[in-house]
Amino acid sequence: MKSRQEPLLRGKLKGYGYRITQGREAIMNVLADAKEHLSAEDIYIKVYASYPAIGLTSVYRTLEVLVSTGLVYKFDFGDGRARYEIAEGRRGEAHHHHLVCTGCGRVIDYADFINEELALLKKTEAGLSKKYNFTIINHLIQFYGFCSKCKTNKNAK
Amino acid sequence: MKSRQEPLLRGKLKGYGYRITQGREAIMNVLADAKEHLSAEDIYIKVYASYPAIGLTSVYRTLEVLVSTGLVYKFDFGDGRARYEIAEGRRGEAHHHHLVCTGCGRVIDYADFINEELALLKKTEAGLSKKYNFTIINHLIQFYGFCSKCKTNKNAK
DNA sequence: ATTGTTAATGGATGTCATTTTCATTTACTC
DNA sequence: GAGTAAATGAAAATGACATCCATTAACAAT
Ligand SMILES: [Mn+2]
Ligand SMILES: [Mn+2]
Ligand SMILES: [Zn+2]
Ligand SMILES: [Zn+2]
Repeated sequence: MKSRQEPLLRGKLKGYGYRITQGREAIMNVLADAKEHLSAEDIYIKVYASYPAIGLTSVYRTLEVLVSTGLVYKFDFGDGRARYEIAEGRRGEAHHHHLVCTGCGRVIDYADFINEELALLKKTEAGLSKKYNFTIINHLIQFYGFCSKCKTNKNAK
Repeated sequence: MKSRQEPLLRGKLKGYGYRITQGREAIMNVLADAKEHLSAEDIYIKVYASYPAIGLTSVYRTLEVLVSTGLVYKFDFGDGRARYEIAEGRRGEAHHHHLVCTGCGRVIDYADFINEELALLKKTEAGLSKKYNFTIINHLIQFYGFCSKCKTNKNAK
């Protein structure tokens, strides 16, 4: 299965002067199809299945390129390794933020209240840009706490 | 100079069943007086000056305790090491969020719009708690972009 | 299609923040 | 003051990620 936004990614990368390599295409496809928040090694393993010439080093380098061009987001959910997620979601999924369980590490995507959040962020960005002469490129919102499972285990203990 | 919130910290730690040790006190004092966002090694160096028996391992362990009890916040600003900040600010400083420059790594504290942000966060938290059965303990908001210096350098280039 | 240029690559190796291990010490209880 | 379990420091291990460098592949110009 070929992912639909591949041409978008290719076009954007070319626009930045980057070459389209087999490894980069494979990585982009894995990210486009991913349902979870993948680590560099996760991506390496998935790409390796269909393109065993891939090297972990190139995965890191490609991810850096994709993040720097804004095609991919990089997150720290506190488990000691970076996690990656395609920016323009598969099948036009909406922008979302995250709930992070500090008990088990589970990460929940949410898009509830996202419009209010984005409206406030926009307003805040405008104010902060002016006051601090700071150009805002993007934002990060995460909530930390305990998921249903960990909440229960806690009470049980 | 002894910091004012020291007794608060001591009381809270004891409440969690932790012992008050010389190292922990020294670390708490450094954090209480800090004006920047310190790394574990930064803290180690500062503590070492007045308490050379301290070990870096204990700094890490104490920070873990302080973070888990909510006395200290742990941040990832993207420079490859964790940064720490006392939760109840020196001299009752207000809760704040961060602007992170991806050019030079500078981190700016801001409290502008914080009330609107916190109001929305509270509302969002209520909705998310119910929908996902998730107990929210705290939140993270950061803006990424270019500070005034890096903006200029970029144009110059 | 062939060639030339240079970005991109993979594997080996290095780095460095953080964790683990373990014998010793210290904070707190009685 | 003695008992005990938590806390500690130093050394060693871990692991994510970066760097190095000789080789390869993408792409543009023939
Ligand atoms: Mn997500
Ligand atoms: Mn701060
Ligand atoms: Zn959980
Ligand atoms: Zn900057």
